[in-house]
Amino acid sequence: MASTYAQLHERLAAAFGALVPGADPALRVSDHADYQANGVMGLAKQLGRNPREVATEVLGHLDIDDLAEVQVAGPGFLNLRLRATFVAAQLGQLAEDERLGVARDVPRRVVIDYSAPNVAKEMHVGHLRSTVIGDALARLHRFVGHEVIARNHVGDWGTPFGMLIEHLVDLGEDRALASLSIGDLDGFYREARAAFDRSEEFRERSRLRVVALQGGDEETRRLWRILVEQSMLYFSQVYDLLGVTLTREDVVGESAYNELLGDVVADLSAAGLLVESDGALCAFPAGFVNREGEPLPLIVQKRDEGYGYAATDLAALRQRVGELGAAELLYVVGAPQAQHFDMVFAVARAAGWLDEDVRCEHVAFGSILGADRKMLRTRAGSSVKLVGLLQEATARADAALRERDAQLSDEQRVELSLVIARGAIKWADLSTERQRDYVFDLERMLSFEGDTGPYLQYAHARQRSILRRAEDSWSSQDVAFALVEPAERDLALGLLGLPEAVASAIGASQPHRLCTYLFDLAQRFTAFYEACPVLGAPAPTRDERLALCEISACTLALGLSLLGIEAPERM
RNA sequence: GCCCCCGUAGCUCAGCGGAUAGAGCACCGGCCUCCGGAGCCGGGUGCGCAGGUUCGAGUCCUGCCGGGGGCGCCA
Repeated sequence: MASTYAQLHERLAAAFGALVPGADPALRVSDHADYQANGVMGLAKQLGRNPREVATEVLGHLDIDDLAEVQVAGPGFLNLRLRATFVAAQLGQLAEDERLGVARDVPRRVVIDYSAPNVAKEMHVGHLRSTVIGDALARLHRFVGHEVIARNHVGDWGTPFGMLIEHLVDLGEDRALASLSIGDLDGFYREARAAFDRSEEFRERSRLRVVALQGGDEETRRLWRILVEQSMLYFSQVYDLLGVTLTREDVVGESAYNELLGDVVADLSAAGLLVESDGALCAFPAGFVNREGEPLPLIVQKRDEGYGYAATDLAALRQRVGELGAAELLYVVGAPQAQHFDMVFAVARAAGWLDEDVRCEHVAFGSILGADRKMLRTRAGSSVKLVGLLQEATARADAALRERDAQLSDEQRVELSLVIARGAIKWADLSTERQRDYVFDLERMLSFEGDTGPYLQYAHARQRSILRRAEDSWSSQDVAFALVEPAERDLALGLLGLPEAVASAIGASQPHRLCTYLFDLAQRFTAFYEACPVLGAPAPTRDERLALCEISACTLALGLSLLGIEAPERM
């Protein structure tokens, strides 16, 4: 089905186009009507004519009577009030449509780089936003028909592995495995670090081990794989707990690009982009300067001939476009990396790996702050572990459920509390404009009131509860939507808005736009619920209202699922 | 020093160049014998400051102020 917005836009665009081909009607949801078209004023300016006059002329070309009533207002706004028949028809189609009006896009291959934890380290809040935002974007793109290639750019390479492997050797494989498998990765890392700081001999072994690892020594590789595999098991557990779609197949760590790094250097060198500077091979993309105002390098190959993360990122980008054929590249990485990605993209363009046809975007996000408005840390100053955060949230959700006495078995409650906890954490993360920092406040995000995950989940559960009570006495077939009450109409218009919310979230890589929509919808439902009795209403009205409940519940559930949040039937 | 991001109501945040800038939380007063109180209604001199572009600026541009971050061999 064509969305309400799309149909209105099509008619308006035709009328505007009759005056100036391609003119944008600038159609928006309106406070003064249902929708408004703002394009007249711009057009009048362009034509050097009076806006009201232009509005009249546009109206002359506008064939929209079957959809909406149009009025010119103010300096030249076109206010549209939708016909009841049109709203009813659209709603009828929604009721039959599993996609709730969201059309499939022309399929694109989209590579989304997100999460990126480090081997032999526990996941902490620093990984939360990348994981949650990336997962939401992946779900959104998949839903509209794109081929998403998720890439978990795990930190599985580099100098720390010398010390980690030597520590593994010192512990003995059995003990090391035992230590790693209980998930105490940080403990393992700390011990390795301590040995490194304490012993000159250990440092020397570590250094040699790095050389062996990079040189492809079989035994060293085997030991390295133990670390990697144990970490992978741990990551999978965390993703399960979080309800994130990432799998083992999505992991393409830094080490995977080793064999490609030589080609990267060769390519850049052939393009004349590499300059030796202080012994390192550097690219100097135009427009970047350092403290002293000198050109800022992107170090491709270090003085010691090793490669840094710039080389890996370049190799990954080159491969994603060249071999994977990506039409779109999204990097869900924190805002502090902005300059790094600007430089990588600039070099990739200069090298001819990236052209205008490929959309390439650093989907940057702000930091998570504590109550003191500084980067969230534990009292001891260490990073807050993701698993601990989830446990704390789950415990609070469990306590809230006990208090609400929703007649749940212990088993149901335990399961639900995790669903609520991750919904709360994800919603808090996704519902603000992602570039901003946000303050992490478990109490607020777990509240059943306000702009929270639990509120949305609860709204859905209540809708399902109403529908359950009517189960045997109602069918969603052939419902006539009269929409007599204003609250019914407001809700209906809200329900018709999902396609634009989804499109907007995808277009701007801003999941929060979908959140804003869903919260608004839930509030419209509350107003409707307050004003319009459902189960007690006389027959035709009852069916209509039940249908509104049904579509509302489906919309909330679908919208939440696109954000990676479950919508339980009861809570 | 240069660059990037942020600055909207007491607090947390929406706001796609358009009309009178909205919501949630908190606070005060009223209401609801109803489908699981996700209650409902009323109560507010808020876009950091100063210029500019525009028919129209919270939104775009410039400068300043405040906060955060980045700036050569960690990733």
